[in-house]
This record gives sequence, structure tokens and C-alpha cells, in this order.
Amino acid sequence: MDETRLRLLNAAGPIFAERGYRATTVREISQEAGTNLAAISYHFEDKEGFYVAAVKHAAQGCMDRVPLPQWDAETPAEEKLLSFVTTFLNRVAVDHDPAWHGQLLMREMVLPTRACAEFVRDYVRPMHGMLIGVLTELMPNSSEKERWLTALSIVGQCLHHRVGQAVMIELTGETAVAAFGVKKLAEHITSFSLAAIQQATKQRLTTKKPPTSGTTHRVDRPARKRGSR
Amino acid sequence: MDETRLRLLNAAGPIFAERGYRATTVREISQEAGTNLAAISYHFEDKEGFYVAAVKHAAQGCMDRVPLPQWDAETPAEEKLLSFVTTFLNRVAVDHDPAWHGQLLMREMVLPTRACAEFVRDYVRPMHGMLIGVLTELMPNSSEKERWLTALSIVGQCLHHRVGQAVMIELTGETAVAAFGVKKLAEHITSFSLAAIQQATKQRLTTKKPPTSGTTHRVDRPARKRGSR
DNA sequence: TTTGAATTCAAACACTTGTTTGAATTCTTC
DNA sequence: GAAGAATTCAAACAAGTGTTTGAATTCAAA
Repeated sequence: MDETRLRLLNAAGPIFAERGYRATTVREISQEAGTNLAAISYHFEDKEGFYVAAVKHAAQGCMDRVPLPQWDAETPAEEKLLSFVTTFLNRVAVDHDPAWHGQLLMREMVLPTRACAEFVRDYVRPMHGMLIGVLTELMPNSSEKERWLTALSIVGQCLHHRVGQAVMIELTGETAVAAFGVKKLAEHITSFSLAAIQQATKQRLTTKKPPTSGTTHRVDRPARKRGSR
Repeated sequence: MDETRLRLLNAAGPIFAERGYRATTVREISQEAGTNLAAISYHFEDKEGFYVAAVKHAAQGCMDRVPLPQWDAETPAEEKLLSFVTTFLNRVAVDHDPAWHGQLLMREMVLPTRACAEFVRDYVRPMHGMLIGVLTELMPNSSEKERWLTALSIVGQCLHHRVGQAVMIELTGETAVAAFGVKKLAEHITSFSLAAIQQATKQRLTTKKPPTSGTTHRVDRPARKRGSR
């Protein structure tokens, strides 16, 4: 029956997310799912195959729950960025149930397993492409590398609200998501990034060589050395 | 002998960092260290106590290798931020050996164990305090919450170069650290953040009360529609 | 209803895990 | 150098792991 498969997958998500792959036992999951122990080996090849399927199942559920935003041609790029960031935060950082989606995907990101390649293909790459598209609109005359760096800055800001959750609680007693809410957080990240983008664009237009004008910003530059291995 | 302790701790770091706590066996570590299996239970209480000691050992080594920057009173805040970011990146993101330091600490951050509290106290809190101090200089008249959000944005950008490493490689074939180098990356993050800070400061000075967003999905500052009209 | 395949189930298997044991060895102190 | 503590060592232990087995049950088509 296909129902057993589904029950197993649904039960697996939260447990894998909380305990991690190694610390989770197939007995625990089968018991939680109300199925027999051997059902996992029967319906999936083995524990690892089962884990991969569970990750894919979680990612799919996450994408269904928080779909990518859709824009018409007239939507200004700034608004696109805001909705993108909001979607991103909702997908990974937010604690409303099922909260384990983001948790599980973050695990996959930090210590990738066999599921990582598919995860990147189905989940990361579309979002990355969408962000690069928005940045291309926002940053006229920018190089590909500049857009890449900017994308990293934006993604890093969003992801940190999931990755740094435990440390945030230990450090300040609560998460920023709980303190500010997704909306406020998304607005901060968006305006923060837009300001940086706009200044960089202005600099690119006025002069070739950005001298980091404004306040005194002196960087000791120890000549040229090339030591990357 | 104290040497056995040290050999175990040094051997434990890379293995714990690569495989994670559960997937690492004490046999593997004792063999790598060239000690007897029972030495771990003898010198440390059990595997978990051993792991906590290994994390602390790694954090200490990391802090010794890349100490916090020290500034005199005349150092401009912008320069402080750059050196802070550089230090941060060097501590967590860089691949020069021993690269496992950052890896292990990131694991502790993502899935905290008993070592997390001490890790935050000895490692995270000093850096956080230092960053908040710099931001206080950079953001006159800012509220504590604004500084907190800004700190999160900066830390998120730095940490992403460790956290997102595996996905970055899967997505683009190489890490940004490898492609740009720490210096360039630190300069990007610093100028990116400085631009956002300066614009926010300017806004704070011009308008006493920032327009609180209503229910409409709009960016802080109403975006200009692109294109000719 | 009959038949054969698909699925479930309890039990057992083969293996790895962290930990303990008690003797052997080394180190420290007088 | 001898006594006693500290440390190392090979071996064994007990518990838990993923997986397999083969019979029992359910399901679906003739």
C-alpha cells in the first residue's frame, strides 16, 4: 500500500530533523509511524535511501507550503527583492509548524549527504536563479561576480536566522524571528541590502575605481601578494 | 601522562569535525591518536565529555591562531569593522589548515550539544560584544534593536561562507573564499554593510520618525518604478 | 471463490557501538 | 630501590544498530 510509504515519510521528517541521520533509529520512526520495522527496508532500499526520500519529501512539502513569489512585468525590482526575502525567511527561518522542514534542509546543507545534489537542483538553484535575476535588474552594469557576492550577502542574512538560532537563544534569550517577526526582518534585510546595492551602483557610475569615499576609511594595503594555493 | 590527553584531543578535532559526533567512533579516534581504546574513558568521563573537551580545545586553538584585533583609540570605526570581519572570516570560513576548527564550531552552532553554552560564553559573546561596540560608534542615535539587526546582518554574511560551503560548491563549483580570497570577501562585506549603515543613519537624521509600515507590502523607502514613462 | 502476487509482521541475525575489567606497566615519592 | 599511585593495555561485555528471514495476512484479478 502506498499509505505506509507516506506514513513513514511523514513520521521521518521531524525525527530526522531533530536528531540527525545517525542518531535516528529506524525503530523509532517505524514506531512513530505505526508501521512494522521491516517496512522501511521493504519500501525503501535501506536507511540511507529512506533518508534521502525523506529529505526530498520535506523539501517538496516546504516548496508547496511556501511557493516562490510570482511577479508581473511591472513589478519593481525592489518589491521583488522584498518578496523574495520574505519567501526565503518563511521557508527556512520561521517556526510555525511544520518547523522541521527548514531544520532538515539546513542539516543537509551543513553536512551534505547523498540527497544534497538533488536538494540543490530542486530547491537551491531555482531560488538562486531568481535572486540573481532580481539583482540583475537592480544592479545595472554590474559584473557577474558582483552579483554573486551580493547574492551571497543576502542569502547569508536570511539563512542566519535559521543557522544561528540556537546560538541566538543562548546569547540573547530569544531569536530575532520571535522578537521581530518575519515581516520586520524581511524589511530590514531588504532595505539593508538595497542601500548597499544602490551605493555600489552609484559608485560604479561615478568612477571606475571605488575609493570608498565618505567617512575616513583607511585600509592598510600590504602591497600585492598572491598566495592562494 | 598529559601527553595522551593532548594526542587524543588533537586527533579528535578533525574527525569530529568531518563526521560529526554520532558518526565518529572512539575506536577511530584512539587509533588515529595512537593510544589505547580505554584511554578515552579513562582521561575523559565518556564519549560526550570527550567531545565537549574536544570542542573547547578546538575553540581555544582557533582563538589562539586568529586572535581578536586590538585597536587604539584613534582607529576609525570603519577600519575596526573591516578588521573584525576579516578576523571573523579567518576564524570560521578559511580553508587553510587546520580548517576543521571552524567546521567543528559550526556543527556546535547548528546542532548544539552540552558544549554550546561554554562555546557561546567563551567564543561568541566576546565577538558579539566587540561588534556591537563598533556598531555603536558607527550608528549614532541608533536603538539597541537596530544595532542588533545590523549585527545579525553582518554575522550572517560572514558565517554563510562556512555554512553554505557545501551548497556553494554543488551550485557553482567552488566556494567564494576560494574564488575571491578572504581579503576581498572581507572588503565586500564591510563596504556592503557600511553602505547600509550610512544610509540608515542618514535617514535617522533627516526623519525623526521612520514611516512605520502598515499592512501593505512595501519596502521601507517607496521604490521608484524602473523604466521610462 | 480461487490464485498468485504484494504487503505486513514477529523474530532473529550479524555487526558495531561505548564502556568496563583486571592485570601489566610506568611513573612518582620517599 | 621499594611502595604505592597513576596509567596503559588487550580482552570481553552489554546494549543497540540496520537488515534479513520466512511465515502470515491482505489485496486484486480471473
